[in-house]
Amino acid sequence: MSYDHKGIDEKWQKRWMEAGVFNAKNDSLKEKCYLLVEFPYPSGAGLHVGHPRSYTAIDIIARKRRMEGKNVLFPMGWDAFGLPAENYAIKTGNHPSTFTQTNIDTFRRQLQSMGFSFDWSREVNTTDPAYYKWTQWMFLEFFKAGLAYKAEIAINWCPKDLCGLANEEVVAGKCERCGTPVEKKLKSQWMIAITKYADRLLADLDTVNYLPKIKKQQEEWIGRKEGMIFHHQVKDLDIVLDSFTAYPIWSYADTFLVIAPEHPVVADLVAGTEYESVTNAFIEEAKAISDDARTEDSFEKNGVFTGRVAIDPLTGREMPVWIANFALMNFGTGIIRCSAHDERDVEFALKYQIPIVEVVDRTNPDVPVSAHSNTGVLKDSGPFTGKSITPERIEESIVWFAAQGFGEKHVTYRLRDWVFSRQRYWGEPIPLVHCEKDGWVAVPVDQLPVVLPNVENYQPTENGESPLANIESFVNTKCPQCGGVARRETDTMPNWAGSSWYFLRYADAHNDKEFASKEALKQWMPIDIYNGGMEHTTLHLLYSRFWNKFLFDRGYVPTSEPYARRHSHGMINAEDGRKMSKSWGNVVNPDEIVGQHGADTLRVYEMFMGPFEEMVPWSTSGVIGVRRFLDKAIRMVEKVSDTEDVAVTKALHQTITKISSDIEGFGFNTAVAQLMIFVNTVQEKGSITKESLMTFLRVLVPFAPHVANELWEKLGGTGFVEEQEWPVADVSMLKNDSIEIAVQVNGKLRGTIVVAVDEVEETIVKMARADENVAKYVIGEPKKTIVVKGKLVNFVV
RNA sequence: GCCGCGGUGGCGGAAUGGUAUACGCGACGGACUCAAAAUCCGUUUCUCGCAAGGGAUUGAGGGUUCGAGUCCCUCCCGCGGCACCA
Repeated sequence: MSYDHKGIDEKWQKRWMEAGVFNAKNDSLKEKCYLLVEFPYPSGAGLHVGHPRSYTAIDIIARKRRMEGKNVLFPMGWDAFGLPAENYAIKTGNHPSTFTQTNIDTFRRQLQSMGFSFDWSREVNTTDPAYYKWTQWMFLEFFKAGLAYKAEIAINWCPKDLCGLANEEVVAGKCERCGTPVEKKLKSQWMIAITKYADRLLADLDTVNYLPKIKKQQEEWIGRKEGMIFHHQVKDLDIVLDSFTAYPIWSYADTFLVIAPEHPVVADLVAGTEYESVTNAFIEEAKAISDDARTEDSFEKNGVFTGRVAIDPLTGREMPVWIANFALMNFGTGIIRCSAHDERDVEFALKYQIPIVEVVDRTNPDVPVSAHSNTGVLKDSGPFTGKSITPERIEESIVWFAAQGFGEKHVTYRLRDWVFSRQRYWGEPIPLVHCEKDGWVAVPVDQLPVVLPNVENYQPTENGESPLANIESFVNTKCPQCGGVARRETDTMPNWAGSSWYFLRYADAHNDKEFASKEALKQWMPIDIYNGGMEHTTLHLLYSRFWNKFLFDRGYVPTSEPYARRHSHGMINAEDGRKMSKSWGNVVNPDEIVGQHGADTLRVYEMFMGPFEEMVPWSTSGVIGVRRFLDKAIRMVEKVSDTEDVAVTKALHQTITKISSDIEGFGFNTAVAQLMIFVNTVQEKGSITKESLMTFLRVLVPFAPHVANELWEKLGGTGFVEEQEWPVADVSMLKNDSIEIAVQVNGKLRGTIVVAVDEVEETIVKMARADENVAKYVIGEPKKTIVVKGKLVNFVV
């Protein structure tokens, strides 16, 4: 017999909504708990089965917390700016906002059909002018603080479509639409100086509870590296070249300098010399190489001599200055001191017959010692000759070199400043105006939001400007400062803008005076648990931490870190093990599962399918198993009786214990297994008391809220199960009178005995030896007897 | 190349150094049924054995331990991150 999932789902969803049971209270005296899942991009394809995985998990925690007496904020919204809506607009001529609104309605309906306990009264939408007004306001804060600046940055450019491309539109170096190889085109863009926060973003990771792999990825992405800058006077020219090295103690081996082709100093080095034309040709060639090609194994290191030498401050050596394609402009200073102790440098030196010097003797006669090992004893190294390389000595060398005026300690980062301009329509307009007299001027706050105007044509313009550049009525404006002729910025913000602060808006979603009141923020921040995909670890997570830190510095938010704890879920793949994709035809639609089996089946199945953090394949037959479990659970109502087997009572308290701890440890799959064990026990024993069953419903409700409430009502419960207290296990019920003990001989299981729980060791050993099968193996006195209380006896013979 | 995580039945997966394979799927046998579905009961790591019981088994090989899926070493495979990064 199968329960009417459709009727039950709708009934309880309607009642929850009407009662507003999941709405957070800003004026509650209860302890707050702010739980957050990443808000989705409302794509045209509708919800993916991956979405409910993390939503269910955090929903389970939210429901448990409410039952534990917390004032829980668990909100939902839409990260709705983005390329697909714009492309749809280009294709159909419809406005992206109508498409987006349709998608949002679909997503909302889908999420509501799964019974998540979101507080829908705080729904946010990044494309709503009432929302992006504040995104623009925050950008102006960055601008006013001097953290937003203009820089010439290369964009992806399709020479056939005459259009700038987002990174995701570049597939294997080619334009996604027409297959033309993508070029780089320099464009003046707004940048935000996230690198100014690099050290704090790194250091403050120690103050938050993130999964270790998340912390590690952020650390690697920030890529802090300590080292030293050396100054090199170029011979015959009034130019000083600054090189960066992370291995300063090895510097006595350095014999030549290498400069990145894009480095502006190159032109000055070769100007008017016989090397100029060769150098320029080399630079042109190097620029044409895509980043993809650079990282291929077959990439050949080559370079040209500039005809210049620079003086090594350490040794006074004349170091030939080369330009080489392996030097990167955006790491360190763009200039490298090269030596025999770097595999890549040696390869280059041998190719161009540049002399090399070693300062640490080889252990392998064929290969110089690598500087990366940072071990060995130095020779020919000035004051460090004869000394071994240790972390202390490295530090000492930096101090000494600096004291001599050779250079200074320097820290470099992998992290780059944030390119904040997009030449796109469907994003927040950057609220700046360019005045011929005053330069870039902020749009006054009382004129925000700068609303996206309606356009006819969503294509980027032929010179790579945003579609907004074609709208004269938008572009032409007056300078807010001098009233003179001015033009609006036509670039829009990246997707990451609106999502960098949405969690703050939830605290006070309808405020039209501020992005959120200080009191509301103080009440809710920081977020207790934030769950999201690993793919957002380096961009969204880092951007939003930075954004929050900036607002914190400006006094607008109460905590330096927005997320006290960050957790992550694994992806759901298709049954065939591949990624779900339209082109593979292996996509599972969550609506179908809800339609066929009900919301609770989808929820419980997604929790049961495997460890929450790991990638798992979808299994249609696994779904059926969960549905069978829920049918069995509902049928327990027929087994209600005045008495129950003690095994049922015990199982109940074990279940309470296990579910409570599993939810806290994100062990949702084993929690579901325990729910199943309980239901199986009741089935086996044939009866359960009403009281026990109603207690069980309180631990079932986070997982299967519709089924739990339906049963609750059938048993005469009032209100919602969610309004009950979270049960506490009776520890005395967890104890058994007797226990089974394993008996091993030489570590091999030979039998089991059942003994009283408080039986003395001597008797247990005696009983173990008396076991018929054990006796066969234990002849005479055992050499040693190991007794593990309550577990086993092991005889060593 | 460096770093991190993982490899357990036919499948998804459980196991604070202490009875490996919980829970689910699938499969097989049975009950109910005119029949099927649903449901219920039973079996199900492999292997030898009528049975009692034995042997093997957590990617491969070593080690520590009374005892290792779990700890250590070497290697193989998969996933993820970083990477001509000075």
